[in-house]
This record gives sequence, C-alpha cells and structure tokens, in this order.
Amino acid sequence: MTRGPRAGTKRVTLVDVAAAAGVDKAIVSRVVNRDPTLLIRPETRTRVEAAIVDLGYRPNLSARSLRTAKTGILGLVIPDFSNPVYAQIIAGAEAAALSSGNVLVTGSAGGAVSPAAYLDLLGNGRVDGLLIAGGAPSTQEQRILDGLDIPWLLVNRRDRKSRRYVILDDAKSAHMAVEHLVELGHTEIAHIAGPKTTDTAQRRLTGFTEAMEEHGLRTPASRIVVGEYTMDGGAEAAAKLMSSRRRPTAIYVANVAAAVGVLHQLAALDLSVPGDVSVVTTHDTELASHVMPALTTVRMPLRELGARAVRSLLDTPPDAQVELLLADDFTLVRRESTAPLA
Amino acid sequence: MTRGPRAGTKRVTLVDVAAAAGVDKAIVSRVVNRDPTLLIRPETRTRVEAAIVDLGYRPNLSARSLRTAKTGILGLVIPDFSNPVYAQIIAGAEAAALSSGNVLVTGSAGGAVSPAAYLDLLGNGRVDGLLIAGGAPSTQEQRILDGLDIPWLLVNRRDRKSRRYVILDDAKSAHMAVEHLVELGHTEIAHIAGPKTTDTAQRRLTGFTEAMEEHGLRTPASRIVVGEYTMDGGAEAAAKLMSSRRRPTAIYVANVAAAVGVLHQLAALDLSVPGDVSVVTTHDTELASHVMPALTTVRMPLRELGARAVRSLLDTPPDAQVELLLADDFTLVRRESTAPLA
DNA sequence: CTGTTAGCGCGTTCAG
DNA sequence: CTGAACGCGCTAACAG
Repeated sequence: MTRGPRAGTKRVTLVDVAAAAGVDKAIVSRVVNRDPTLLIRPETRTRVEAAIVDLGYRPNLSARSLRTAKTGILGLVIPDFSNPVYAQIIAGAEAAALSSGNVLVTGSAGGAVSPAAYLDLLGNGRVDGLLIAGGAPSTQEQRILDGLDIPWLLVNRRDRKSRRYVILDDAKSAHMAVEHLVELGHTEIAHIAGPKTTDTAQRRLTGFTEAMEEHGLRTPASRIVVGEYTMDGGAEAAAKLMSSRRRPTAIYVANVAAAVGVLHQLAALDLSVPGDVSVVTTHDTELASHVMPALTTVRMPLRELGARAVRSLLDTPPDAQVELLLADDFTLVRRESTAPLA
Repeated sequence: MTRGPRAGTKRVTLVDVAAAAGVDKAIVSRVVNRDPTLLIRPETRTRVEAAIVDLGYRPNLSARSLRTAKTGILGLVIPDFSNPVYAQIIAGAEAAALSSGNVLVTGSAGGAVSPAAYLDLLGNGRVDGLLIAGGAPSTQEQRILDGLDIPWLLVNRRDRKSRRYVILDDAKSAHMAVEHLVELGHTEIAHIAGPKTTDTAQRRLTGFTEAMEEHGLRTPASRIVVGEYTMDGGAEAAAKLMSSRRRPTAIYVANVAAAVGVLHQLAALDLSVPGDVSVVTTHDTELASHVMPALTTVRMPLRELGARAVRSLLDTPPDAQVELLLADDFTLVRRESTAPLA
C-alpha cells in the first residue's frame, strides 16, 4: 500500500524506513549513502529502496552534519550584488561546486552590515568552506578570517599576508588594451585608474605603465588620473584629462562604469569617440555592449575564476599556500569605441 | 591562564566550558542562549562567560540545528545573478533577514542546472524557509515545492495555484508611464511588451491597455509588439513598430534592456529621442541612467519587495495564503528620453 | 539557583 | 550478509 510522502504527520526517519523494509537502520543508511563495501542481496536492496520512496524519506541534513562534520555547503561572500562582475564569478563558482557535489550559496549582508560580518555569520559550522570575493581588506575581516576553523580563500583579491588567493592577471588586461591602441597607431595614451585601495586597479595600473615602457612610450604623470569606479568618477577624470594642454588620443579606463562616464563627458565636450579619442576598458559586461558607441573591452575569464576558486578551496589543505594567477583566455573584444589614429 | 582559542587541537564544546567554569553544561547552554528564565549568580555567570572567551568556544551549529530543528538560514533562489533587478531584491531580503536574526543566502545553480534543482538542494534541512524569485513556473519546480516541508514564498511572481506570493503592482508602473506620456501630450502611444510566459510582462501589458482606455485612447493591435527582454528583442520590436504606416510618438517599453535596444534602433533609423519619439520604461537600473539619452523610468520598490518577502515568510503560517501586492513608493524618474509632443 | 536525564537522527564500528 | 550499540554536541524538561 502506497501511503505517499504526505501520509504521516511526523517526519520520516531512517528507523521508519528500516521498520517498513524489515531491516536495520544501519542497512538503510548504507543504501542511502551508496556504501560500496555493503554486500546486500539485490532483493533486500530493492525492498529498502521501495520503502524509501514509499515513505518519502529524506535524510535529516542537520543530523548528518553533526555526525560527519560536513554540511555540503560552500559559502561565497561578496561586497555587492549589483556589480555585474560578481554575477559571472558566482556562476562559475556555483557550477564548479555543483559538479563536486556541493551547493554554493552567496551572501553580501545587503549593505546593512559589512561583508565581514557576514563572514562571521556563515563561518564555523554553517558551511564547509568560504570564498571571499573582492572588497577592501579590513582588520575586522582579518580577525574573523584568523578565527575561522574552515578553509577559506580570497577571490579576485590578492593578500600578501595570507597567501591564499585566486586572481586574474589584471596587468595583462592592461597590456592587451595598450597593445590594441598602439596597433591602431596611438602614442598619446592616457590611463584612468581605479582607487589606490583597490587591488585590481593597482595591478592594471602597473600593467599599463609596463606596457607603455615596452613600446618606448612615455607617460607623463598628468596622463594618469585616478577616478572612482563609477560613471561620475570616470566623467570627472576625463574632464581633467582633456583640460591638459596636450590631449591624449586614446584612453585606457580601468573600469566599465567609469568608461561609460568617460563617453558621456567626451560627448559633452563635443569630442567624437572614436573619431577624436579612442576608449578601451577592462571587463566585458552587458553595459559595455549597450552604450553608444559600444565599448571595446578586454574580456577576462570571470566564470573560470569562480570555478578555479571553488576547486582550489576543495583541493588544497586549509593551511597551504594558494597563489593562483589566471592569465589564459583573455580576449580583446573590438567594438566601436576604438579606431586607428587619423 | 589564558590559553587562547587556538590552544587545543580538538574543537571546544559545551562540556569543556562547563568543566572549566565548574558548572554543568546545561548552565553554559542557557548562558550562551541568553535564557531569560535562568536565575544565576552574577559571579557564576561571569565565570562561565570568562571560560567561553578563554577557551574560544563556538557553538556547533549542526548540533543545535539537530536539536531545535532550525538552522537560522533563509534561502533565496533566483534564475540569474546577472539581472540587476535581483540585486536589489536580494539587498532588501538580506537586510530584513539580518534584523530578524537570520542569515539569507542566495543561489541560482549558475546556469548549469535549472534553478528548480537548486530548490531541491536547499530544501529540507539546509534552510528554514525558501524564497523563490521570478523565473518561469515549471512542473518540475511545482513538484519540488509540493514536497517541501519548510515554508516557502514566491517573490515577484504570481501563482494562482499556491496563493503564496509577494509581487509589485506592475500594472501601476505601466499606468504611471502612460500617464507621464499623456501629460506630455502624446496620444499615439505604443507598447513593447515582454514574453507571454512572463508574469510581470503580462501585468504591465494589462496596466498599459487599462491606462490607455482610461484616457480614451485607442490602441490598435499593431501598436503592441512582443519582444524578448533583451537589447536585440527591443531593437527588433522597435523596427516593427516604426515600419507601420502611422508611427507612434511615444513608446512604453516593459523592460530596460529592451528599451536600450529601442534607443539603438531609433538611432539607426535616424530618429531622435526624445525629439521624434519619447521612450519610457519600467525598472530604474544602473543601465537606465548610463545610456544616452538617459532613460525616463518608473522606479519600483525592489528592496522593499525583498524585505516584505522575508517578513511574510517568517510571519505567516506555512499553509496560509499570502497575496501581497506592493503599490506604494513608485516614482517616475524623469530623464532625457521623454519630452512634450512637438 | 544548579545538576541530571533524555533524546534529536544519523553514520560507523564490531559482532555475529 | 545483517543487527546492536555508541556517540556527535546540543537543548529542554524536570528534579533537587
């Protein structure tokens, strides 16, 4: 007689299944967990499996976690869901977690408290491991990280102290941007960099100056302007750049949102893109292809970054060093914002 | 002697603390959980608390969950992290969860498997309640929902069957858009609607036709075009709209990405926005203010939607009906894409 | 004011 | 091939 999952009022446990199948609960447990060392008569196994679906048995995950000291959950803490860059990192991380038999959950504290506080909430017991993406290092965060007794890893942010991180080769993305501009004949190239506190911004800046030097190009200090990672920040920086006596003919902007601001500012100054100024940026987000003119960008493997982070977290001993720099599969996406020097 | 959290190799438990403080573990438990009915000598309490920090005791969440049948975690399943609309819903939900003493985690299955599968992974034991945002209803999902023994709620999607949802008054947003265009003197107003399978798109369409009727305006069938919620979808729909013999002077687009596509298409047709055609859309995402011309939009309280969803999930009995329609705090954000009829 | 007791549901020996 | 027994760490009731 099939009673269906909803028949009983109380929750079905191993014991119930065992009783229904006429075996001990230990057998049921080993059937459920596919214990390869279990030698069982096929008919018994069938009877157990029938009882499981019949009663609608679902393992109690808390009990299992208590017993095994594993939750099957991996956590990812990000500063902000509205940044499209994280969307791709999450996608890659979720996929990798899934294929390793885990589930990945993401949190950010909704701006209410700092992401660091979320670390605290997820840490110790709720998840088996923690990924921390981006954000600025803080002593509060460091303290929590130190107290964590589960493995963790920094994603898209370097940390000289802990030496546990997976990052992209941001310097290379700057290199590729400069390369592209040089190929188009530009020599008067400026850079709008991100805030000094942002690790990725610093690496892009380094890459920019290196690339310029490689091509024997000089970069006067006035050609490097720091701007916030926002539209207004980009606009402001562009205004400053264009007020100098020798205007650049091309700009590498460290951030897409800022690049959009640059576009607006140049339009306001009656400068044509790419006619008067070429603009290239890092990160190929949706925004880049939606603006007019559509932005030429360097696309980095963000999904792969998320996936590698999960795999490293899983494969590496908690105290071991992980310093991974992803430099493959970078693509220059040519769109309308760059053109040969007239 | 202060041994510090890292002294012992094994994990510190209640018993360890009890031994150190010279009391029973039950006392420690009640101190940790701030049991108000606990009558305890201040000095004893101090001794217990000292032992807790001294040994670096952290409760084992799995054991607590097993005992209390609560995890303190709320889950949110979304179809896709790259949609900025969800970023705001998440922010509101996280904040509300936090202030209720829970932590909210979000998952989407990274496109690898269906979000419905994620429901399965989070359901039953890992979280105390589940929010399901957007997405298209599927029989697979329905089956999982039916089997869930934790409370759940649909967010930003209606469900006539289950009657457990919190949504925004999308029809009102359409109303406001039409209202705005009518005030500007427009009468030849078209609508680019979303896919028929999308619940929000349907409600916006209804709102649009209602609003038009209220103003005694006729809407020939050719003035309503269905387009995907993408840039290309919008562009295609705009092309169709503009190829008709009597062109509209204003368009209400159901979706921001589509609206950006409309902008591109109109530019390609050498039509000026807002000179020749006014464009207004729903959802005030970052994209809306970044394009040129910046889009006039109807801003809906997405954060509030997320927050209300969490509160409803927490406050409502699992089998009770929840049909919440948020209609307050809608704002028309005037930008550059709409203008009075010449 | 504090200690004792009894499971929560599960996985893992170890006997048989 | 299968069952009995133990304990993971915690909370809730009740006894003192």
